[in-house]
Amino acid sequence: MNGSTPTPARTTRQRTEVTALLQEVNDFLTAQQLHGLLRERGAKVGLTTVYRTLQRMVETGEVDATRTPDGEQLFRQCSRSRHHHHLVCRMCGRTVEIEGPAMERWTEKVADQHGYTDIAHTLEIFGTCSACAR
Amino acid sequence: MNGSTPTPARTTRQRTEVTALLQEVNDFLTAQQLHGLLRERGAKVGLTTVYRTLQRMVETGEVDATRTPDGEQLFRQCSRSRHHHHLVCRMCGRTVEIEGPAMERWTEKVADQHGYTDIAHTLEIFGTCSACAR
DNA sequence: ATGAACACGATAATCGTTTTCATTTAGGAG
DNA sequence: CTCCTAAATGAAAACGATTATCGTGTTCAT
Repeated sequence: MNGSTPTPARTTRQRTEVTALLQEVNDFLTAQQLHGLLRERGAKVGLTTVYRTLQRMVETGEVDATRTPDGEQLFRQCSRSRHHHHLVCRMCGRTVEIEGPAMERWTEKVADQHGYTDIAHTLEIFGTCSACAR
Repeated sequence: MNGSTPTPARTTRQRTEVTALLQEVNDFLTAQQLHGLLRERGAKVGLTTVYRTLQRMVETGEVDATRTPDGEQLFRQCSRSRHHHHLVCRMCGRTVEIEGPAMERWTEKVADQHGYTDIAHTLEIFGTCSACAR
């Protein structure tokens, strides 16, 4: 085609195992937790590769990343590819994907009013889910 | 008096210098940037003390802390004590405090609809301010 | 089947932040 | 004012998550 960055993306055993795990797990986990789960199930994948694979998947939009209040990165494979946010149970980690078109427009409007460009935002909602509240 | 935690809080030269700087600067800066500024103005304060002082001020609510998308901590002394959010320049840290009553209500409504209680949320908007966009 | 580009992974390096611990200091008691 | 002790300081070391290195192993188009 051309000289731009075509992003290869090869199918390797390790990547297959990481993506397989992500499809089963439905919570936000750290790279190290995911690595631990892979080892538990006998998958021989290096921690470095887990990080690199997640990094790549975040860039391609296949995986969402957030951070704990401590600054640790959390990864999760979300069902919708569109931009969205999360409602997370602080007890069990159960996650609901949410969208807020009006809120999105509001952030852009506010940023624009103050002369800021190249806008990005982070929004996470934490609560206690009904099951954990009982 | 008793054995509870009365929170001492002594007045030291170092703490005075840190709080003085925070009152002059009203951008979100990292602990290291603040430490650098202190040294520039000739204040002899150790980096450790800067971290510890900021930590304490965050706990007492005197200072607000956020994180850059990279996970670095940012500190700032905010003018309003009421709940608010920030529009932060990713280049220089210039900050605008913003409120979004409608957005607040929206997060509560969404959380309630999904049966989540005891709601809390984080929202930060990052952009490039007009000066840095130059 | 081949080989060049890509991927793997053990290890070392980064880098922001915290801990350690010996020394200094604030500030109340006498 | 002097003493005393808990609190504070800070240089250096430890930490912990993430990233870079680089020699080896794999993928896959030809």
